Amino acid sequence: MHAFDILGDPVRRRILELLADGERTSGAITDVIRAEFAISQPAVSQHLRVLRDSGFASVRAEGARRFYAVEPAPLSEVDAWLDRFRRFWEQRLDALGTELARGRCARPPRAGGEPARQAGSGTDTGKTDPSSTEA
Amino acid sequence: MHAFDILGDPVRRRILELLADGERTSGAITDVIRAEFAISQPAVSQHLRVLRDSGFASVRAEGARRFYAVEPAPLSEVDAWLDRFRRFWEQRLDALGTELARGRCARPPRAGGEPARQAGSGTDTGKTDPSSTEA
DNA sequence: CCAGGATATCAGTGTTGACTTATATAAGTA
DNA sequence: TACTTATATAAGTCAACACTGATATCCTGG
Repeated sequence: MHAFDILGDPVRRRILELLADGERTSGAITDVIRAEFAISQPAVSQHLRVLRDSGFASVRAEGARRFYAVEPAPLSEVDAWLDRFRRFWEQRLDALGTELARGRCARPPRAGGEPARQAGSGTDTGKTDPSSTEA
Repeated sequence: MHAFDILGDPVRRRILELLADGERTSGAITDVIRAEFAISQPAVSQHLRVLRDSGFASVRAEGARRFYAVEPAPLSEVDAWLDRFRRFWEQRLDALGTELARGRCARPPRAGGEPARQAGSGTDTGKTDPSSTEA
């Protein structure tokens, strides 16, 4: 299963959001998810398994509890894939766009860059619809 | 369909990779995809439709040809979602990690931050497996 | 106008994955 | 040891989605 497939599920995204604030037990995660998505405990456990198997989360056993934590490597890979598109919205940074307020910063021009061709019909709409973190 | 679901499909990811180099006609995209994935023309067209409908790509008609181009907004949103995890691999930047060579840069600490709790069992493996861009 | 190329849509099919209930395993507790 | 809590696994069901073949639409050139 590809990294983007893992992140395609809203429950798994929410679990990772929870883990972003620090490690949590399976039970604590299950409580939150069950309240927000109304699914069963096994369903949550299966999502945790997927996150484990795909390397997005790691587990630490302490007695009967399992503490889950974010594992950054796959997320970093996703971020790396986005690199090739970043110029599409970061080029506006030169004009002091709002991205700077969101905490991004301009990249130094890469030394041995690719051909890069033309910049593709720059349909610069500037639309930034923040309809995320559903449910 | 959520942005991550759109990116979950390898064909759609590949199409976006092609568009990252500049706009392309439906036919040109279809040729490459058919060669790499062995799927039919309607299949490619349906993927293009999904990319259109979800805002990842825009179309420009020129005679009978349709020129597709990357539309950055949804990709930027995906990138924004990753923000909350970025510290997990960027904190190593202070130690001059390899990320810097990849063109990233450290963020200035955000002003009104969240609780942030503990940093979650920092299992800092340093593993950076670059097994991406399959097929 | 008609043939042919470029692209999209339609209807149907198969596979995958997320869910359910039931149950297993392991660890605390009395 | 027996009971309960914490978590995982198993087996089966159902819906979503990606594909195919057929066909429609729109352009262009003879």
